Amino acid sequence: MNHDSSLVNRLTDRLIAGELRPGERLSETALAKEFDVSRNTLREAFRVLGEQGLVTHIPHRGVSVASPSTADVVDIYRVRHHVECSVLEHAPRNHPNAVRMEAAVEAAEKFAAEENWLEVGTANMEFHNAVVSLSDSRRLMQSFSNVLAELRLAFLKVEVLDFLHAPFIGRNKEVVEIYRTEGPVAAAKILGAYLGDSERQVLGAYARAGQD
Amino acid sequence: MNHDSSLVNRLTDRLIAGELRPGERLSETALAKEFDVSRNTLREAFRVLGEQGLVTHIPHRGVSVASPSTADVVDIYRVRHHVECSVLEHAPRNHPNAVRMEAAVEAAEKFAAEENWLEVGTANMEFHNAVVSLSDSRRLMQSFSNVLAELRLAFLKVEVLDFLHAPFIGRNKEVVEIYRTEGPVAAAKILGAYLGDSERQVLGAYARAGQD
DNA sequence: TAGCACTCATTGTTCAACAAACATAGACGG
DNA sequence: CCGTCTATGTTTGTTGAACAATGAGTGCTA
Repeated sequence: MNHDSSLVNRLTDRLIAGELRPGERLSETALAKEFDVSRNTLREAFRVLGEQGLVTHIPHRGVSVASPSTADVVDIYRVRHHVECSVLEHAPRNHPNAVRMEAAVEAAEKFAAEENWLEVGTANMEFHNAVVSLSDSRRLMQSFSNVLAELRLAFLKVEVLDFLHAPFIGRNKEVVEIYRTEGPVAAAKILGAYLGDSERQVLGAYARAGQD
Repeated sequence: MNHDSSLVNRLTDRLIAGELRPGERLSETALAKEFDVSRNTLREAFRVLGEQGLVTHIPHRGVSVASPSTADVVDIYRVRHHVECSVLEHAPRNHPNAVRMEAAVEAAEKFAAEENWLEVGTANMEFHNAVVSLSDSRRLMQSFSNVLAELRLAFLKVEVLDFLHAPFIGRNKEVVEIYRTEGPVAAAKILGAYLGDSERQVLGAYARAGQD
């Protein structure tokens, strides 16, 4: 684990950075050599990533980068609705981590001005992780973070990083503002509608890309 | 993985059956010999179980059966509140899987009559998994199932299987009935109160057992 | 008794090997 | 021409042995 958790992190970074494309086959011997670890150590990391949903493992056929289908996208948005909305709705007013949401919005705006869409995507993920952090639940945050990472693979799959995220920066901002001014319940309502729109947009991109 | 997923299952079975006690150290060589697999294969299984929260891994100190602290119990109940209540509240009326809930209640009643408390616990887990299955979300069900398994370890830790589950069979039944008659929203409310009581009871058991 | 060095056991990791499953290409027959 | 079957090569699944690195326990010393 000394190296192992570091290996998992290195693999995760390359996955969500899009260097390993969704659906791409991950050869054990090739990757082991590339990361300068043994096959056995790499396989341990694969099990972790598989459990997190970032990687798909089929017995005797090896692992490949997860390539979410439309069904997966729908499933992921179901999780988002339940988790994000419930957490936000029941969050106390003035939760300390609200500043995390605001910081994420600012970061997204900054990167958007630079047209650095990959970092905009990262800031967007951070925003929604911040929302879930209002639950003060380590497990909820962990599971949710995995699901969001999987969703990023969905974005990478249909290659629409840029215009897909840009319109939603403002809506993130709106959610925080409503949370501040009108409270959690109103903010949760806004967020629910937001997620619905987001889901439609991703599914639209899938349809255009002709993906399943 | 051919053997591996089977190995994970075998380990999981023994964990939630209480044959491996919470906090118990799991020696690699000993367990490998016991399950007749190599150390490397066992370590792969350990990574999966670690990611599921059933096992705790500390670098250079090996893995041990998860031994949830009171903080963990609180965290787990936070997840339960958010997930179970949100799913039930937004479930459609007459969801097909409602029969799963009813079947779980019947099973629990049957085992309770036999005073088979371990199976009562299993039926109780099945009930709550059934609730979450109303979300039609594979990921939500999977994550939630892991959390419930971890909670079972908490029960095992303080050794109060019997009287802890018995009183709640009736409340499971009540939740289904309200769901049938008054609908999801009313049922979710009942369930929320139920979970609050359940949490208090578990934390009480922890306090009595003098556990952290 | 507190600190310290030493020893021993366990984990972390690698390597080489082999069986088993799979994928591919070419031969064969309809 | 097309589908099926077989042979071959590749990849994964799994093992056992080996060694380094870390941690835990022990007994010594002051």
